[in-house]
Amino acid sequence: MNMTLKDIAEKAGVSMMTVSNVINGKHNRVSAQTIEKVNQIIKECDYVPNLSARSLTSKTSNIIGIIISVTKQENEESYLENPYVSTMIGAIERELRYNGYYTMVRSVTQKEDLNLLLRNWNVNGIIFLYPDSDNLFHDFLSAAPCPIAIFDNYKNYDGVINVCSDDDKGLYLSTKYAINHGHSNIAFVADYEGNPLLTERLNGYKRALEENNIPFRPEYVFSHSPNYEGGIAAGKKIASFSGAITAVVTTADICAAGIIEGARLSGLRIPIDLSVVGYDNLQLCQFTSPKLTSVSQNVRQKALLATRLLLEQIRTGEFPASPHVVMDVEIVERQSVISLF
Amino acid sequence: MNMTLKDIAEKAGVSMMTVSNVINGKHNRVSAQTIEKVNQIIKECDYVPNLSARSLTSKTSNIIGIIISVTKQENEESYLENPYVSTMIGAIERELRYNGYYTMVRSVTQKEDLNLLLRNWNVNGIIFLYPDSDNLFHDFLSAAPCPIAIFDNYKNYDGVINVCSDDDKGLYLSTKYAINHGHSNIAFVADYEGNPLLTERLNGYKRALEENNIPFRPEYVFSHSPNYEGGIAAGKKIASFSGAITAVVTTADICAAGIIEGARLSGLRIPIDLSVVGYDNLQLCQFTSPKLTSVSQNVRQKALLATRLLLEQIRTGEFPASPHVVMDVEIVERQSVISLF
DNA sequence: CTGAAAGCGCTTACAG
DNA sequence: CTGAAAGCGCTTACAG
Repeated sequence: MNMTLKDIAEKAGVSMMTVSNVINGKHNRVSAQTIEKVNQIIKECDYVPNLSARSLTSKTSNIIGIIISVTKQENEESYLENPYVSTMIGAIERELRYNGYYTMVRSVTQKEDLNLLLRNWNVNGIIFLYPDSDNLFHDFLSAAPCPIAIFDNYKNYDGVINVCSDDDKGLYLSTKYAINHGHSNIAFVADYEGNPLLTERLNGYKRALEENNIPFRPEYVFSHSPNYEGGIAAGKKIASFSGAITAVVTTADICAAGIIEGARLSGLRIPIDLSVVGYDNLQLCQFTSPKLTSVSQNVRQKALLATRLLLEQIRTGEFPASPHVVMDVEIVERQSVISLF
Repeated sequence: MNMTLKDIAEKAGVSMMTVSNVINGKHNRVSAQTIEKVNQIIKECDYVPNLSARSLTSKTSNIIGIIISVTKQENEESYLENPYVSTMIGAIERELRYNGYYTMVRSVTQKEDLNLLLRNWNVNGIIFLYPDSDNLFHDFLSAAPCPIAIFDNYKNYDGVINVCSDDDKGLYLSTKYAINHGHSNIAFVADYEGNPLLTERLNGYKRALEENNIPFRPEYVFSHSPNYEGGIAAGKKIASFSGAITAVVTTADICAAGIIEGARLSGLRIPIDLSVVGYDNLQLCQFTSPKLTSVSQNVRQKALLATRLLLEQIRTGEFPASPHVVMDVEIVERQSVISLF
């Protein structure tokens, strides 16, 4: 059977209090000699504290919840077969573990579930994996019943840590990259309406055009979902412009892969007839042919930063001074853009 | 402040015991009338049980640990940027949640960590995400201190649930597929030595050859790691056989993608000069050109089955009658194999 | 069907 | 620097 504090205290000939103080590093309350003795017995007995008991009495659990919000309409499956998710979870778990926290992962379909989890386990903080969560969890985020971190949110709720990417710059960079390679008839693909993040990216696209005195043409904006199917549809439409469009910028690598496919099905050669730029710099950029030039938003760094801000808030009890961070992005050059010069 | 059992009991004018029985569904011990009254008060007060307290007294937590073993030599990062991981975690978490369990994710580098987690939280069961874990956790698995599920393990530890794929059949299918398209000079790529899983796949390859009276040639086995870099190296070597080899079967899609790259760099046209078959049927199969024909092992189904067996063991307290399951595999046809007829 | 008592393994708050 | 007491919010085991 597992040993308890009491057992250790008896073996060491001290009170439970003293053992507790040793374990919790309150070394100013215990003599060096006692510390050593107690620690030795702990090691000998392979004592492990019962965290449920600790949690019960201290009203804190050192558990952080990673919340994956799943609206029921969505295809839960494709939602998760996603390197973004595992990279995020991996980076967050690692940082939490280094800091003595535990990671509870939970998908949530209703806001009630969230409160329940929170109070069930005295969860110390919550990290939302998907920006979409804010529609479902608007109330929750507005109230912020515990430290919360979220990504890519454009509402900047008070009291909620928010780590974003510079989405405007992302599309600015990819559009500029195409322009610098001699393109001026550049399409943009994404159903940005009602989506602040995609709208921000559209703005970056427009900004790059404007800066280079290229008129913005609404007919070059293709409002398809930034996924594979949307990309295929967009690729076909772009091909139907019979050469007028020479480059296309996107908001997702998978969408870019779809565009390549759709354009090819319509007889275009990539990149000779059409240059394509992705977004996210996923591993798949290496597997397409031509290899996909893409915008990289350092996912691991985003996860790390959000986690650190959250832990800081938990430790200090104070909301971070800079809770809204915008991470830089960069373009990763491969072979999907051809120079027209 | 959160309500407690005691508060609810007072409001309802009953004892804590009765409230507890209502909550835990021991309805044979409470009158229907009392149940209704108590349930209503619980709802009114938005009462949520404190699971730390429950865990402390019942010596069980309803927490299941998903263990991602990370040996220090490995590149922890690439290890996780993997759709396999997120698909597994997603499927497992969902099933656990449906059954009232909580999912704790933890990466582990030393076996001590495991025991600690187990005892710290009274974890009910453990699911190992990676088969590699068995080297690191041999002792742990041999002793099985709690219900454990693992994947693709060839040792079949007593008392450990083990869900595998039919690896022999996987390579048998892909090799046969190539044979049926007129190929007889077929290479196999994987550093199978010392790896039971890959050896099993090699056996499937041999079996298909034998069955079709094609001699097995050791020089057609290329012992490279089944990753992108290994694939590139193998692709180059295969190309150096100047046309003698017309097809290659692999044990990973990423490796197949590398082979395509390496062979192309050496001047081969895919699939005209070299047909390629992948393994895992990842999403990337759609993104390569030609699209990759691959062997599919239903990952989600594997995760689900393992989880269900584990929960069964936890509930009944008895080790499942069929703890070692071998899942079927199938070939998914795309465009990376050309017919020689 | 209902409940009073004891206890799970810790920490908090206090006294010395 | 050390410890005795009380209590966290539940469930177990028992009595009625």
